[in-house]
Amino acid sequence: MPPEETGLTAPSAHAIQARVTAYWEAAGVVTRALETPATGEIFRFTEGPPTANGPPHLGHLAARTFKDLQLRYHRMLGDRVLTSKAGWDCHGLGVEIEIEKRNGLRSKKEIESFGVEKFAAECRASTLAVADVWRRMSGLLGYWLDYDHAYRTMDAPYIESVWWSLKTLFDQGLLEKGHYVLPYCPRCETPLASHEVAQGYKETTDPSVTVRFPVPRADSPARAMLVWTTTPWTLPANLLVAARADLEYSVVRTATGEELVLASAAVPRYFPEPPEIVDRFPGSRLAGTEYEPPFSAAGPGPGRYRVVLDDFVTAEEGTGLVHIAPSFGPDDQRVGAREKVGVFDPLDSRGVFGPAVPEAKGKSFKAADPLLTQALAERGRLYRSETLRHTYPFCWRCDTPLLYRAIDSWFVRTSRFTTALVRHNATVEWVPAHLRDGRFGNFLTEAKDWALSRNRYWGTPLPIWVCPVGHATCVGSFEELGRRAGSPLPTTFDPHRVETDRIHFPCPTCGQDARREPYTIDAWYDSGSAPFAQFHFPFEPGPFDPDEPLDYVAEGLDQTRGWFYTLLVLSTALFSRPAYRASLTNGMVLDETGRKMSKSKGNVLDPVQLLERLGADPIRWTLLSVDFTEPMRVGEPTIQKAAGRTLGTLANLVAFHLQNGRADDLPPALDRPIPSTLLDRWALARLEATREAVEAALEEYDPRPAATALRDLVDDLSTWYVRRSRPRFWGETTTEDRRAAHDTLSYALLGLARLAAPLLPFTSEWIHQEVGELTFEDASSSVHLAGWPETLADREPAIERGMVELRALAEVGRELRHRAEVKSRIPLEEFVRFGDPTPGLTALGPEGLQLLAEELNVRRVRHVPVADRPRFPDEEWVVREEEGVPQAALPRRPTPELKAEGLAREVGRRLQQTRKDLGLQPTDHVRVTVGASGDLLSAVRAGAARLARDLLADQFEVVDGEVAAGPATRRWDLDGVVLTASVARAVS
RNA sequence: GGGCCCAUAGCUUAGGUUGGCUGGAGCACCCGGCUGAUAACCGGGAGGUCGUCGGUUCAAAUCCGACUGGGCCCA
Repeated sequence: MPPEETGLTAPSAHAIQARVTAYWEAAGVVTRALETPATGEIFRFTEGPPTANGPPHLGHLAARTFKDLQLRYHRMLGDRVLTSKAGWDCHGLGVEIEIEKRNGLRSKKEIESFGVEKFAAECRASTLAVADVWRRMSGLLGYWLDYDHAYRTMDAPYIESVWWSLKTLFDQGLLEKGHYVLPYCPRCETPLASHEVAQGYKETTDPSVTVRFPVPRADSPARAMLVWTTTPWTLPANLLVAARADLEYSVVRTATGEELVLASAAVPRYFPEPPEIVDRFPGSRLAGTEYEPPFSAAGPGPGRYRVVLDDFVTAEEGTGLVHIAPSFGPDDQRVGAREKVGVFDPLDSRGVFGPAVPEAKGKSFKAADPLLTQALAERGRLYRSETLRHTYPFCWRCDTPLLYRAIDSWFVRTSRFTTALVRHNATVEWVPAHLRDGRFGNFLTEAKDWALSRNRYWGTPLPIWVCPVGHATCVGSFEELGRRAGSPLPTTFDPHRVETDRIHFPCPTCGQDARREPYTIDAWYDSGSAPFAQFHFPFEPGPFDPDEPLDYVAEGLDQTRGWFYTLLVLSTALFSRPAYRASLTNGMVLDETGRKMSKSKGNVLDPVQLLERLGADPIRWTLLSVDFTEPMRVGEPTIQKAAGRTLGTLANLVAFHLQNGRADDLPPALDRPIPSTLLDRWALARLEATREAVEAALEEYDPRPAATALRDLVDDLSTWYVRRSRPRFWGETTTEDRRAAHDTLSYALLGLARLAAPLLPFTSEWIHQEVGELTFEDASSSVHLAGWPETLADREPAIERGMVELRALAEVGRELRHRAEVKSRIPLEEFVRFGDPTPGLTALGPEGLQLLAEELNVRRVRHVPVADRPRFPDEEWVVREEEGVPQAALPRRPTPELKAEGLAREVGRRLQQTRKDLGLQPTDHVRVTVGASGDLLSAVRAGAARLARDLLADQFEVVDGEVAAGPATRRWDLDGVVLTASVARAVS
């Protein structure tokens, strides 16, 4: 029979997972577990919808492990989890870009000629293509959600809820149109929100040019101003130069006699040799100075091409004279609007120069940089041209450099309720705690208005219709839209752009024809709506409660600016409450050397493959064993190391127990045993202590202490309980004691399985089924339906503390044996401890000392006064002293009787090995003949009765000399003495 | 340039809130035991200026400050 079937060897995590998964699938365990009970406390949860167009990466396993363990814990508590629905984030640029690539589309014009309807249809189809991979990954991980009823942000009811929320904001005046400078992706031809920009900063090299702005007026203090910029492409749109009133400026005369003005603080950067300074004056004197613009594209206009004053100017970079192009920067826009100089934007929607700038016509903005710089040089305007390495924002979806430009857009006026955001955030229990007032809190206090509209196709359409006069009407439901349009919408209405764009209606204010604003909205708004929109709130009854935040959310650190943020903004604006009570955030997952995983480095670990190869529990355990709040280094070796120890020991512990239990045909103890021995009381107390620790940790949403507590229990059971109970398991004590040990261990393992169920769903199920002698058949017998134990046993604080002391003392004893060079199988007379028994040892009583004696293989443990030290001379005793004070002592040599006993035991071990080598079962009886001489012979004779019993020998013969050589005869050399034996199976 | 976080043995980490007993543990390493948990189990050993410098204190891994290195975020 293969070892695995006998239960002799512990199965691998992989094998456990296969067996458990087959059971769960066949018995329908997942379905049963996901049924929401009718009563019980409510645990509010929402799955953060992953973008349904990208495959999962390792970081997703981390967040899912932390989400799953809370869900499992609360299900075991009997709570009503609202809700376990999975969800998919279906809209947005990511999907659109994928479809553009697939069809070779390069611009919005090409999308329109391709057909918006067809384009949207492809987007819709593609979103769910990767959903299968996600489902598969979650199945392998054991992340239990209801995937059959997943919410999708592209479904009509979901969109209707989003519309409802937008109208709610609109009615409060929190959704408004504005013309502002926004980060803009010229490839996607749409503005982006600040949290999207935040994802795409990259190091890059840009030009850094300093340009002469000639001053023609003779009475001015200089002939030319030096102006610095890293965006030469904005120079054709220059309308003003800004200086700072209280900054000192210098006029410098160069070797060629040229007179240049720049901030005094900038002079050393431009002139390494101190130049001739013609004049110094405050910036205020420059106000109104007229100059010749670098290009003539913008043409004349009121108030243009003069110096204005503003406080945003500094001299830390550049020249202290800042070029202002009101279309291309937030400060530029503000200054331009204040000075009423109008705007000039020579770029089309793709960021390409039009005919107004002949030098760069037909070139995209970045490509125009060298051309424009060249043109300036040819006209003698270029003073200096360098390059600069700095961070610059790129489109997080398509990697195109962004530009800041003034554009019409709809905004959520987040800045109007910053105080409420901060107040609500203050109530959140963040893990790790510092995020609350640190990174996330800081971000909130600076919250900017949320640029919501996107000039795109595949997204929730902005439900705002505007008439020629400019009256805006926000529509909050399909019913309202049908009513305004004069006929109800069809039941098959698809609110996406093509159908919605066709609908127009008379403006409720002036009666003129109102058309929809041609925008979609930021997909982050969709996902932030998940708590209510997944239930089609407020159109259908459902479990969503506007007054109640989610109890728990968990995602990666990157989501602080993403989902965690939009959830909070929407819950605050719509429901005037926080979005969640507790939020757990995990750090990035790095490879084993600490590098980011990226395709270009080839160090990406595919989560599905990893799960298939190693099994989920080792990966889960690894994620729970490292500090998940910081960047985590995870590689295959890390997982095997982190998991191998605890999970391996646990599996072996179970295998050991099963083997013993089956050999003696003992049933598991399902009810709490009443312990009669110290060791059993201790084991049960440790079990209860672990239960308390795991529960406390999970209640605080910090799973680390839970993992630590479980690891310690496994360790205690393996290295102390089982180790010290071995003779009991071999039936060397009484039948009752054998039974008590079995009961205690089975009960402890079953308890452990339940405590570990939220963290290690597969291993715990395997233990529960195997140790509980269940059959991997019945759904209701799953550990995940077993309920969380309220109490498992009694705590025994005195015994728990005392045992720690006892084990420390055992270490001292082993060290002494080591020093005395007496093998632990040879019994010694006594272990002497100096001083009075400590309270801890006293609490353990004589049973404790007996345990210690057995562990050290000594006849007795004795306490003696410290003053008796002289009675233990170093020639006969090994003594441990600390700072001259004796602690403990052990005889250097065994007595002859004890030595004989040790020899007999040594013989016993050889014979046991022989039994095993012969393939005998532990229950098979044998006939034995042993040959020995001298001390060994007398030792074997003296121990014959015991040897015969241990070996199940019906016949045990001892001969002087050697047993005749034969096929069943074995021969050993024990420190120079020959031992021979023949062992044969007894014919019963 | 600003903010938040991290730094304990080669690796993964406990402890840090509440300063105080020799800073625990696992992996790997060396030595050994066991050989009916055996591709397992157990013991012993070596390995730490607790990132650096300074401060507070009778006493600092722990509290404070600066610096160095790393991560994330913002500008």
